[in-house]
Amino acid sequence: MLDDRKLAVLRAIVEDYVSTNEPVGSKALAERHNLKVSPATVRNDMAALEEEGYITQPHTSAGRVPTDKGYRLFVDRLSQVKPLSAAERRAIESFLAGAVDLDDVVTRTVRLLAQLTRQVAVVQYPTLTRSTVRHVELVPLNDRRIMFVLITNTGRVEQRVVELPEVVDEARIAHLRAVLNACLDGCGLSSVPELVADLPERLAPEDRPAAATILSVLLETLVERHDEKIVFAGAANLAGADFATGLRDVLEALEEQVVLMRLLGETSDTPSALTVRIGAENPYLRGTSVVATGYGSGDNQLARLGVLGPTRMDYPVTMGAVRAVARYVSQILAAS
Amino acid sequence: MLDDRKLAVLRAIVEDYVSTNEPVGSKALAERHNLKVSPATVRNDMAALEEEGYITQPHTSAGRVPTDKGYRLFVDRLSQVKPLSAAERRAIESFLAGAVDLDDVVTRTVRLLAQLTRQVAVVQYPTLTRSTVRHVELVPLNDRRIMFVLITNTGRVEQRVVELPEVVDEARIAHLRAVLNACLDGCGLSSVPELVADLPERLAPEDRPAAATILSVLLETLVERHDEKIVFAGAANLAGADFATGLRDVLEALEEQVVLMRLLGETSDTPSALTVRIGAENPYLRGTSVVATGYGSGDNQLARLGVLGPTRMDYPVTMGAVRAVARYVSQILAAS
DNA sequence: GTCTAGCACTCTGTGTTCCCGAGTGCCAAG
DNA sequence: CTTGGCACTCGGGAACACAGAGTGCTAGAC
Repeated sequence: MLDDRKLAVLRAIVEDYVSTNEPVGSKALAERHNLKVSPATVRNDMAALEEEGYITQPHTSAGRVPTDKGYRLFVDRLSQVKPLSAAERRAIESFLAGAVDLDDVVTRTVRLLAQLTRQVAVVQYPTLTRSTVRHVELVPLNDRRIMFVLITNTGRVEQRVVELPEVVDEARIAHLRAVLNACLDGCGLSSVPELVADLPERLAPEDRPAAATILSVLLETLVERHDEKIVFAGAANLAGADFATGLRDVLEALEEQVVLMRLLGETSDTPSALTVRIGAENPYLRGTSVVATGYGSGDNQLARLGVLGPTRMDYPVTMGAVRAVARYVSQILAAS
Repeated sequence: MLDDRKLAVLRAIVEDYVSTNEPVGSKALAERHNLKVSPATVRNDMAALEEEGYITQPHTSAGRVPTDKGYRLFVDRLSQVKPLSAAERRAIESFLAGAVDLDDVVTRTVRLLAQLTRQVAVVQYPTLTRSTVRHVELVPLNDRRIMFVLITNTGRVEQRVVELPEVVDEARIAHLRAVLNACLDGCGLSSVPELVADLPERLAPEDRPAAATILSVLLETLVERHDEKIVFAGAANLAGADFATGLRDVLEALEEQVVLMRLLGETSDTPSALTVRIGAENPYLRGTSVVATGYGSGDNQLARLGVLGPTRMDYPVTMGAVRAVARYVSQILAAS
């Protein structure tokens, strides 16, 4: 049905349309890419491609434009991920290496990705549940309140102010801290609920009310903060592009954590793979494309990052940038 | 020069233009606001106002539009800050009261403000230097690295991974922690540099290299993080409005901490006052207006917050919302 | 059978013209 | 000082024509 030349024509159409943002006609196509055939032949192929739904024309007697289905075929079979230049790789490396803490890593990553791709970059904070407890700290604020701080091996710090049910002196807090750390140090966060289940029984009865409150806050922290935090950068890159769904919707989606989460969300069962969702394949924002991947070292996938842009984007370049940034940030996080 | 009726005309022009977004003509003006004079009279007044530079016409034979100078006069002399409704106040209160930590307070505040004003809201994190040290924590990661955590009375937590110049055992770290806390607990951050200046001398010689490294990181944290962190929300509200300077520039400014800082920056010497900067009065973004104020309890101003929008905004309502939110967030922070 | 050249056809986008109406400035009278 | 009257000015929309790009189709060439 689709011979090699027709595929070449589709590839050429996608490439031209992405770079010019104008419907591409048979004549220009036959000239610019040396297809060795005449415009008339190209027209026949185009008619076939349109028949199959890979391209469409905005109106009669205009050039052709790829459909979502056309981009899909292009991404799956007609393009190769384009690696970054050596200079770009060096720039990424040195920029990320300068980060001082987890917040900084994430901020730098998202900005870097936005700049490299000239799209909107989105980065999810490393997931709590897959990391392990490094330390639990209880800091007395006054005699009824303490600050509860949880530090994970990924460098993430979670904090909560806890209102205690009764006055608790410093010694008891120190004791609680010691017990908690002894119990939790090095444990995976996902196993925390089981570990703390029988903890109260191992404490003196007078410690139990306070311990119960603290533990409930701890569990709450794990559940609520699960993987909610997502940041984006590069919104200015939206200004030029025109979206099927309207700029406003895109900006709104970017500020809705839940929507962003779903957009980044993994599809395949191999989280480290590069996923590309094109147009209507996305939930919510049907007029945009999302290129995303998991990051984190090997077996231990921490979270996801990617970029969001118009369906008319340079997929090979974007995919290369996303993949490269994910690798580097994984390295950085593994090292710290 | 400008009698009462001319001022009333200016006020009416601003109000009409803000609500309709169309140049306002003499006839409509005379009708809608009961000025008790004829359109011809209004025209004379308008000519005078234009002469003085308070209004202008986009082209001959169109209605009038306020200039920056006109908005300025309106804000200074012709309008009153519009208080929020009781329902709105209750909503603010309950929404902010649900916050669990400082991050959450800031996030909720900025979203709330964006929603209330239907503009872009900007909130600066509470300044470190004006708060006091609540606790310093050193968490061993391995024998050459520790995580340094600084907790302030405003609930802010700063963290850094510190690479030590030599292997340091837990006991020594515990000792350092105790000394640091004894020295710093309750001190204002601005006085920290002096306080730690002679600290090394009070330590055993073998502790000094590690202590020096940690202290340098502490000082660095104070300096670098000074008041850099700023967040915004409500970018979607930009989609409708049209900016003199172009949407792209505004979005770019929002992602530049430095620019944002300058835009929020205080002008008067009373930081708690509501400041309004209109159009060209702003640095960088000459086509926008910024309504901002400091927040924090009374004498202890922590940082600034505000909104950014087109010069054509409803100043009385916006100012009311900014002021109210600043008050409530100050309360919340003072209580915690 | 596949490719090519030629040709008639169909659109969009652009430029032109025209006209209506909102709004103005000015002037003379109340 | 205010008001009604009046001529004037432009912007913006409607109607129209037109050039140009691109297409589909058909008949002939390889």
